[in-house]
Amino acid sequence: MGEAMASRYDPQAAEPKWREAWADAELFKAKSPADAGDAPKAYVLEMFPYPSGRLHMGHVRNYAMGDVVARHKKAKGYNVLHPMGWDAFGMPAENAAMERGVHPGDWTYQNIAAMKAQFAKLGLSLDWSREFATCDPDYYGEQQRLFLKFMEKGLVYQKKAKVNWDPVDNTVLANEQVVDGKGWRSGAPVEQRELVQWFFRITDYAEDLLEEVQKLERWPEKVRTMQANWIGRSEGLQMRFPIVGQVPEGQDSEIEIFTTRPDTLFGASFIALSPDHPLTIKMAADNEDLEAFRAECAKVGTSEADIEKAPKLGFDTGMKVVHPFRPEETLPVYIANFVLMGYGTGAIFACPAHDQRDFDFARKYDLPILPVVKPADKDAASEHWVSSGDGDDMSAAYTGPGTIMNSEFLDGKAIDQAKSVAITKIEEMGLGEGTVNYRLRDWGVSRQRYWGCPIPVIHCDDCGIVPVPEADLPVELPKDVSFDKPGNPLVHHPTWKNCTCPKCGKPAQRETDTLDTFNDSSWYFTRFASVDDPEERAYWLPVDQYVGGVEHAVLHLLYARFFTRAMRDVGEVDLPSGEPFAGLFTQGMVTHETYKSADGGWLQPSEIEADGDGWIERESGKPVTVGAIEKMSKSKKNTVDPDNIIVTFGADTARWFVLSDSPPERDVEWTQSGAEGAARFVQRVWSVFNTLSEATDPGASSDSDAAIALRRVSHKAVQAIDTAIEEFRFNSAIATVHEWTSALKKAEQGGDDVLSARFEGASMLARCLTPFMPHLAEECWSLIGGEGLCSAAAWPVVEDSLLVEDSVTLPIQVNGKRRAEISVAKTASKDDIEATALNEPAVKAFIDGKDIKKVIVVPGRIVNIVV
RNA sequence: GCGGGCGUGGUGAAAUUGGUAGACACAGCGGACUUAAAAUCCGUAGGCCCUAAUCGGCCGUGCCGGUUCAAGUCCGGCCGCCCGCACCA
Repeated sequence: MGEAMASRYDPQAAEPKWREAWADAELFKAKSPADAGDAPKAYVLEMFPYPSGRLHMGHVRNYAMGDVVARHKKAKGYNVLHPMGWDAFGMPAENAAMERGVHPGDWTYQNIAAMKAQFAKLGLSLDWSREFATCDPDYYGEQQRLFLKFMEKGLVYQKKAKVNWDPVDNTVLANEQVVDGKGWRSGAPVEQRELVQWFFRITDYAEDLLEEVQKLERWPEKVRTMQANWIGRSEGLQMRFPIVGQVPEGQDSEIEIFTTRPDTLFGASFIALSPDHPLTIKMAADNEDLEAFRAECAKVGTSEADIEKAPKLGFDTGMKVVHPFRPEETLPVYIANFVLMGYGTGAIFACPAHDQRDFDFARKYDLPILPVVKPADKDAASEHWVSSGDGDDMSAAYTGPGTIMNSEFLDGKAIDQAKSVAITKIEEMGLGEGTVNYRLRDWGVSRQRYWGCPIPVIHCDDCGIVPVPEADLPVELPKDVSFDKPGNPLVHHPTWKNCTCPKCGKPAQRETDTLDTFNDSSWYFTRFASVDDPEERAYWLPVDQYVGGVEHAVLHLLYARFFTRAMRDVGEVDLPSGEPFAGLFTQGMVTHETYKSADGGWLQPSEIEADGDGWIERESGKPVTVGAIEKMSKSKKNTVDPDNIIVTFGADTARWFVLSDSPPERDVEWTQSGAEGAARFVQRVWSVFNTLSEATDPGASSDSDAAIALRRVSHKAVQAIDTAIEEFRFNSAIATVHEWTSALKKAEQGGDDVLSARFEGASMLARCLTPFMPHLAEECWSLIGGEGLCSAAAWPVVEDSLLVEDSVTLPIQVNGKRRAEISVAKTASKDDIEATALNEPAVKAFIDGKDIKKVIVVPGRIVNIVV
């Protein structure tokens, strides 16, 4: 029996074939600025992956989105840079080394190879010629050179700082690695330890980072707000309160505080120091009670719930300070657990009447509460104090707007005005100055870890800290390390850290800390732009469209913004604004239902099968509970392996589905039936082209109504898809493709007069499908004899005349309710439309015998008759 | 507590400047083709009421109110959910 003519599209055969064709044509290689001609540039980038070894559906969605943008830009004539690489340093490699005895480097490069093979199957338009991994010595050597340049510029310093210390693993943990006060790996309670750490002066750029982030119009509002809150600017007064009486030798005679409410200075009732304030520590040295109090404060957990419940704790030092405006008055100095050492100066003045925390504290320790702000409206006043007598009647602190009272020279002023008057006065008295305080703190970059970029400095007993000379870079990680001892293998290595001082030649020691891996991802996009050509770097930067998860809204995206500024200021990159990413899109996650077996364990989707309305375990037949729809994760076993999907349906189906159902910024739920639906659609599209492949394009277009109608559908669809892609509304673009395909399918019933319009539509459809389903588009393109490769073809040109209709259908409302529809010429005048509408039988039924009060005619939109 | 976002059918969602609410898809239902199945194609679908059926009517975008000829969209006030930050002075 002869083989029947193929009536189905076979992705398994077609997809590899077309990828090979693209590779042969070097289609996705970015052109150098010199070769680009007049084409504008478009740098499209997705956040590069950590090489865990397996691609997951979240990757597929992320890279599919970037690919839509990159391929669309290419079709629109841009010179596109769309590179890929590996964020390759990090803890999982060391954990693998500890658990399985593999070298972190071997483990990482094996994972890269495995993932690259998976990447290849997705049909992404990537320029692999610029690939690198951040653990390549070439890359981190360059990072070390940048570090030294930053150091020269004064952007790097060392200081003692508190860190999270895991006493079992003997290492510092990042804040994210501390879960409920315990180490995420060891489960041991984390201790606070003081260690000498390296810091970047990101706070030098706080103002600029804050100001500029507001101007990034192509960033999501949410991310801009999160960064602004993280930087946390507040204007206020930094001032000193003189301590009354004799102070012990070597101790400051003043206490410096920061406040945003200098207008309430007359309401001050005490001073509070942080338990970690240097003065507190000094006093505690010879005061057992105070030391015990400090220990008590340290016990309170750091989790949100703990802080919520934590009562206000205080310790009276017996010390007093002088009130600046009322020298005869003194204020007691307390140690209070709610005062943080990490913000401002670690000390505050308290005005209980107008700050809830101060209020709670004052109530507990029976301190005066003196109202100095009179609320603007009576309701607010009565809520906060029962009668206008003395402050004891207050029920809560009043923090709203109002007028200053009980405050001598500030009386009667509005809060803002009072603030500036108070600041000026304190400045005149020489007790302080108006300042701006940021929540943002300098970036601690030291990690006591092996698998990271070594910090390129040498410690010499005589010369102190000496930078490694540029000629000696990169400072490479030693290959022969062991992980059998806890702690940093670089410290345990027998010889690596021994060296000679570049300055004096005496024996010296290398820094054994490595850089936080966020450094690696803070400048990789500049390296993609060019390894060593500053002009090419300047040509590509900034990234025009960056795509990634919102989980990086603060850390990565803030560090990168700092890095490009620092690089600019040391002359490493020509980027005046300092902004690395002109456009940012944060995509949603891929979620999936979760399943639990009768004994409570999680089950994989593949372990269950349908049974009537419910689900049962495939093996045992036991009932399965369907749980919440959650982010795909190994622990909940609700992952779907992209490789399996590609084998079953093809890459195009996977790409299509993750983009089709939800708006890109929202989560999308992976469902088997949804994927099957996408696969069905692939066949449907293919059949449109397969049917045409048996016909010949007559070339000249008929002007029959049916042909023109079909052409209108096609041209409007191209237009709609174009804008939808530009606005990141991929789900809308996909809906349009569905409608368009149905119209082409229907046209198969038409006669020869629509044949040309069908060919035109198909040719346009193939090109519009390319960003989403590039393999299928290519196959379809070849079925209708398209010229060259579809992935290289230009975006279809729309004929404007086909976008506007000759006649329009208008709904007719009577009193705002739709009663009829009329069809009128596009050019019809308002009067004509009104006359036609009033003559419509369905309308007459509602207006007969009534007074027409008004007729609103919005041409092209609607008619509303008011009776 | 502060900041941001969201609330529309059984489900995911459309509706771009106020102008026919529910496009498109998933699941469902009905039908065609088939010996049968798969595959494919076509149709149907917010709720309630009236009717034998058609026709028709009313209600409907979290709740209450407002502006307007017209509100998912704008304004005021509530309720609920999600995300981020959080004793930040």
